[in-house]
Amino acid sequence: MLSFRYTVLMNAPKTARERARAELTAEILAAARRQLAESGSALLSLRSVARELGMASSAVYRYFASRDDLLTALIVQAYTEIGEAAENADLPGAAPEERWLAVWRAVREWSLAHRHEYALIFGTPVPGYVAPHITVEVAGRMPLTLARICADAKGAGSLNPPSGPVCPPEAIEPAMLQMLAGESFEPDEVARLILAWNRLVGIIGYELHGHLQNVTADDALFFDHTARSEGADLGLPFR
Amino acid sequence: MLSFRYTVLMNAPKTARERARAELTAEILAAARRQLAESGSALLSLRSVARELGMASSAVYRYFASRDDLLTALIVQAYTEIGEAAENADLPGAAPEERWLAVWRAVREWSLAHRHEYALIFGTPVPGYVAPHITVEVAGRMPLTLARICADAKGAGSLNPPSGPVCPPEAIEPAMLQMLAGESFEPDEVARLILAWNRLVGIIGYELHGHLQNVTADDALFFDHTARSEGADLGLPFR
DNA sequence: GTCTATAAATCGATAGAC
DNA sequence: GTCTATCGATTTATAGAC
Repeated sequence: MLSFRYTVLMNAPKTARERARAELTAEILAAARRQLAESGSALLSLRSVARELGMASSAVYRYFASRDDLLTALIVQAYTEIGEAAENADLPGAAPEERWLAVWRAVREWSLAHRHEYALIFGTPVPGYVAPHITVEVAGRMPLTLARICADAKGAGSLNPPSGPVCPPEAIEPAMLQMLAGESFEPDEVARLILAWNRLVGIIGYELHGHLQNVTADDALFFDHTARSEGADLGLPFR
Repeated sequence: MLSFRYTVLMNAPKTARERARAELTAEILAAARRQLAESGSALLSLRSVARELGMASSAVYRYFASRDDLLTALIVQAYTEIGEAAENADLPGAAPEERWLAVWRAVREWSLAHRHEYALIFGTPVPGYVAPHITVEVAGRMPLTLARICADAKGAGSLNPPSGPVCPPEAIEPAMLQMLAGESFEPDEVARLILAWNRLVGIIGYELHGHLQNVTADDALFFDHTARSEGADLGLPFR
């Protein structure tokens, strides 16, 4: 399913030719990434990337067959980075509330430092671009990090969702329940997880897009409160 | 602060000349709106609007000084429509839970039917475009509709937020507290309101952007649950 | 595999005739 | 107030020499 471009980034190239190709591919991707970070996906073009690297625009087509392919690589990279940011911030062994807050903060900080990358994966879809299926696996790393924290808390008996409306089980995709089956979550707990993911992404989007201006006075403080509040809704022992 | 274009849409034109101008302005705006609804803001251009109307591109500049001005008019229109959708769906006199759910559903339905308009006001900002201050007033209509429901519930003594982390008052902008001062909300209640607005926008964004695919099985059902759950978090008597 | 050159479009904005 | 014409720039993508 993965095309050659991606395998070239993941497996060690053998011949000198392959090594050179891998290096240039990485260089193109890095330049594209710089331009994305600076101006956003709408202003990203193969030509401007070629210009920055001092090569002819046509040469880039040997490495990325189209602008969409370049975008896909950037999307995979963004998902990977936010997933790694979440995983690296986690503190296995610490109290679930600490882990929860640490991961939320890490995701926010990555997003604030990479607003265009955030927009690429969570914002309005790039017009004309359709995401290939490659992205689904890597897109799950960040959410799964949060799910793991809840699973650990549940295993320790410290996950106690507050009372409130219970999500009807038919609303959740069976495949989703299956994916989290190892943690033996109830459907309602999965629904709360989904809402927590959505909250994390959504509150950051609000902040990035200026919808909190003249609304909140201290964005970081409000974010921390949001994280705690959402954690409490899931049943984590925030007080 | 309002420029001529907007006043021309709001006040009744007097001379025949003014009437003709108002009609053509409305026609241009309608064509722009059609193109926005079809292809999104990224592919919206003054030239294509002019093409659709069969006029020279330069003629359009007599009505909208720049592409940004046209975008601003569309943004004001979108905020107005979603605000009206919310207000019209409200059922003053009915139980707060019914009103709450009705308004949430109306906002979702408007958004699903107008995804590019939703993206224009809640999605990734259009690159290079900076929103003028005209938009703040009209942007408040939808949120205020929800606030009003809570205020009425509070007045009737049926607003009882569940226990959980309390938002530190310093996190909220004083101007925001001031704006809702008439309802005598506590800072923590204002924080819950902000999160409810964010949830409504965010869960719709998730649905629109495909982040619920393979996650939820029945989007409408999950949305209703979300509305109830968020209403309960605010203290509305959802069971 | 990189280059030049080019095709075939798009766009915002302006000048100036009428 | 609408038109033609134009400036000056952008883009994706391809053809073909080397």
